Amino acid sequence: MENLPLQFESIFSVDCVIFGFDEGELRILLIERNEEPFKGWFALPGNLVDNTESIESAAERILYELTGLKGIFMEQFYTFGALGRHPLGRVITVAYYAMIRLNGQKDVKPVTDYARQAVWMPVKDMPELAFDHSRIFRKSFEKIKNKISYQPIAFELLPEKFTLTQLQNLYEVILDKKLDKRNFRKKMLAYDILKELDEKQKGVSYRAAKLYKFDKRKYAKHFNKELSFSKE
Amino acid sequence: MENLPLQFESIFSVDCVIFGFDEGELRILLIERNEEPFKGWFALPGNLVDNTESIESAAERILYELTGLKGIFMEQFYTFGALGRHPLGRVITVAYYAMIRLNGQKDVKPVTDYARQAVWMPVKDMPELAFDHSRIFRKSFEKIKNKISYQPIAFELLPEKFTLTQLQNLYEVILDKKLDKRNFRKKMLAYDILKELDEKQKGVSYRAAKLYKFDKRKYAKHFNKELSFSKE
DNA sequence: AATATAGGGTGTATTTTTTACACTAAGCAA
DNA sequence: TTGCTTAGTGTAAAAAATACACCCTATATT
Repeated sequence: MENLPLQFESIFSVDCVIFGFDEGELRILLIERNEEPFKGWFALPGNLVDNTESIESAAERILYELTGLKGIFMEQFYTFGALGRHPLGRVITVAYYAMIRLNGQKDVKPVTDYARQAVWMPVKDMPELAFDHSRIFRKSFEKIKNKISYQPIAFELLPEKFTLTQLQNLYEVILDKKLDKRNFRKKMLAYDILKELDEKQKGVSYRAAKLYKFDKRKYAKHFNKELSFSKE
Repeated sequence: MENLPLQFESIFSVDCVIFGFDEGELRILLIERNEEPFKGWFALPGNLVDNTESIESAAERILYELTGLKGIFMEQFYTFGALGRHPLGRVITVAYYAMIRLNGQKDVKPVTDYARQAVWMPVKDMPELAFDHSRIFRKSFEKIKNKISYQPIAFELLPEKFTLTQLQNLYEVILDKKLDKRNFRKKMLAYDILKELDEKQKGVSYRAAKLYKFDKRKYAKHFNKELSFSKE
């Protein structure tokens, strides 16, 4: 790439929107920045991409460095490159999202000191974020909201074994509306991507619900693709 | 952006997939490259983005330079950044698509000599393209195929006044399957986004069909958005 | 004038999908 | 035993999607 006029050299980065679901709340993974600009602000995990790595692997690396999470498959959803989006100049960012299983608590902590801490922030308590990250988050949220209504992708967020009521709660939180119990169950079961287990919920002080598992094989059959997630 | 280690400086570009529809054929706009690498090959109109312009305006500028087309609204659909995709090194490309009206003929010709010519290539005759552009094209095509099945966006491709049969042909070409005439008409009219005109087709040697117009106001009402297209 | 040709235009019955809606059952706790 | 809380279930109605075939009309041809 010798001889290229300077004005064609740009900086680019990835940002990751990682969704989790815990205690009935949808959360996303934020870091608290430890560097200027926006030192002390919350931001999406993101950083510059090295030009010797693919964008996907950069996304994985950066997510790991900032939060300790490894091996998460992320899906690209949009690229942001407005001129004013970064105070230091033109930075283009490729944004990814993922949904991950967050049994009880998945602890997250930065392995570099670029971030002071990483937190699972409830979506409903989201503060204003650094750079244009609030906007990136909103766009990712629209995306999953839209996607979930025609493709059952939300299992990634639940524990491996879950009840239909838990699943419905998750849908209700994402779509931000009440759903009819009977219709919801009918439809989910009709997708034929759940495996009913011989096991019940434990530790509840009322009638225990049946547990289900998401069945990847059936999913692939019906939706004609792998779940997690096709590489570029 | 001073002091930044060199490995974070990247080159990036935009590529445009422009769909047209003419003589019953779906076409896309290609250029014949006049520079190495891939000199003499067909490619999507695309070029490097200057770091003083937004991605959208770069896309507009580049499309104009290579094809003479101006003021086309394009929608971003994916960003490609695999390591091996450009022989000279890492280039990240943000890909856009648009559908445009191609009455009879819209002539296209490069205004720079970076391209030797621009052509409307029938999709069914597509040659292997430069770089990974064949792949980019395939991805764009999946995208519009998918989108058209839940949102009537194809009007952009037709002349201002069109018959329902023309519209149906277009759908059949994009979806690559036959549709039932009565059901198609019923459904299109039920969308309530067409305005029936007091006018008929001319110059045909059989019973002339009624002409329709796409009605942006009604579209916006039903789909709750503008047609052409939201800015980043 | 008569006829041929080619696409224009229309309705109905059937199936499938979506929606609306309310009670009994089971398990635990007091 | 009773009370509480969530689990689990079916049906009727409406809406949407599908399958399917014939007559109409404008022009061209003889």
